[in-house]
Amino acid sequence: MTTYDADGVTLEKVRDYVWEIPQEGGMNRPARVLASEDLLDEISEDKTLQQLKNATHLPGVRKYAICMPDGHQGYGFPVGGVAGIDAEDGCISPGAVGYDINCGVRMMKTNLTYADVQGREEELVDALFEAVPSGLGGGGVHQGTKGDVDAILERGMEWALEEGFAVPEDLEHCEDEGVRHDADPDRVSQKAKDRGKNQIGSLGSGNHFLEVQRVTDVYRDDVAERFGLSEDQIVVLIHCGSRGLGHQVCTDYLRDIEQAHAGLLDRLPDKELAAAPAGSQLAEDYYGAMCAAINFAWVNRQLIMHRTREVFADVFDTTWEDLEMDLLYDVAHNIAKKETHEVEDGEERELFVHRKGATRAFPAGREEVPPAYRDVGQPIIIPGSMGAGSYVLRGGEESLSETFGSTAHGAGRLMSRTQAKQEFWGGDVQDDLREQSHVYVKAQSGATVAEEAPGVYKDVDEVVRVSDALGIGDRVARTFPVCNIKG
DNA sequence: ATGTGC
Repeated sequence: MTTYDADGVTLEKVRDYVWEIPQEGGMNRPARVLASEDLLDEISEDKTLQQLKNATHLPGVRKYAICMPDGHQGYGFPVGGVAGIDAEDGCISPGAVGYDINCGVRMMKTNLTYADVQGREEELVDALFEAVPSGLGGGGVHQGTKGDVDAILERGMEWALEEGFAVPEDLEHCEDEGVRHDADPDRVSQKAKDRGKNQIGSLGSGNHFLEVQRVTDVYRDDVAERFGLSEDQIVVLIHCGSRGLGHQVCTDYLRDIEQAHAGLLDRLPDKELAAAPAGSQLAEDYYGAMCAAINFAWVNRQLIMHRTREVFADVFDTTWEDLEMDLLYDVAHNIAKKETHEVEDGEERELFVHRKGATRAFPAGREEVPPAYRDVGQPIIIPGSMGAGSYVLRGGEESLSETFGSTAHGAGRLMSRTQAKQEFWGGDVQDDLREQSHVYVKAQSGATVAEEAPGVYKDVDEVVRVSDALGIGDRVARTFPVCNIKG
């Protein structure tokens, strides 16, 4: 048997790109890493594998905890981690969802081609930077009232539709149709609501961005045609989350769960994995609050998209409808959701599927896939770095049996933000991108550009190649940046 | 990720 020895953890090769950490000690199940050997070399450099092992200690974890090819260490649980945990006798863990609840990405199409924007990149990036709020702190597209925040938390993109920030087709092209009906705004603290009130429609900082891109490659003609994608087409990618509101929800419930379920915590190998037992009051409360934060993030991305449509209409002196600026799809990267899956003994169970830095990747036929894509599989959007472009995939046939219907979410960091700032200088990164790749970057902070330099990320091509080879997410098209705004 | 911290 082929094995891979990382520091303190031995993995057994199951087949190409599938590695297993066998069950031992307090593990309730084995763990699996889906990666090439090159990616595994990177994954094994930080605490990812230990965190993945730790996750299998959570009560009710089913089949195996999984690390995606873009995995790296996170708070308690890997970013790029997936755990399907029994919703009846298991638990729910905020650390396995992440601080930025429903951090995610949407792609909007246009009928413009690269030739239409060439020579106008500067004008476009300036107009977008001016119109779309970004950076740390407050200021959003819409200054919300207390009532707005409650309505957003309760109804998600249905609120945006009522307020004229969306058209019905936007909701039809969003995961969960842009609303989690399990949301309970009363379970979100006033502090979280106050933080969110003036951040409705704002990018934030860190790896969040808005990017105008051109489609460079199409790999599956039939699926690309169904998605409305073709070479040289201009598209817009929006990557952001639930800002301070989601962060506060995570903080609030981590503290409460640590205190109320100290007994369970004592049996876990890492305090950061704090979990509420299924059926407990805090499990219900956290789920309701998390779903509300999910709704907030969808509205956030919707309002940024709405503003982007206005900018394009202005710059190109027409209407967004004439530019056919339609939403391809919006996918969540940091969520937990009740879903029914076949587990290890062939039984169908309701699970809290935790996807932290992982994308739902449902294939054709699955009822949660919206009618527009039910017969081809859902679109999956995987952003790469500023220098590497991004991918559109579609849900693969193997995802339901291998990954609870999930795949990767991005390139994955190679180094810390602190290290990145020592290696790169923002202005140089911007100059290099413009001169070598014709990519126009505008940011609130040079430090953010350094932290997000292309060199701090893993090879997104390799991540997507593994997803495609495993059949969990099939490569459809590749894009490359034209201009990018960020915090 | 984040009014970047208990």
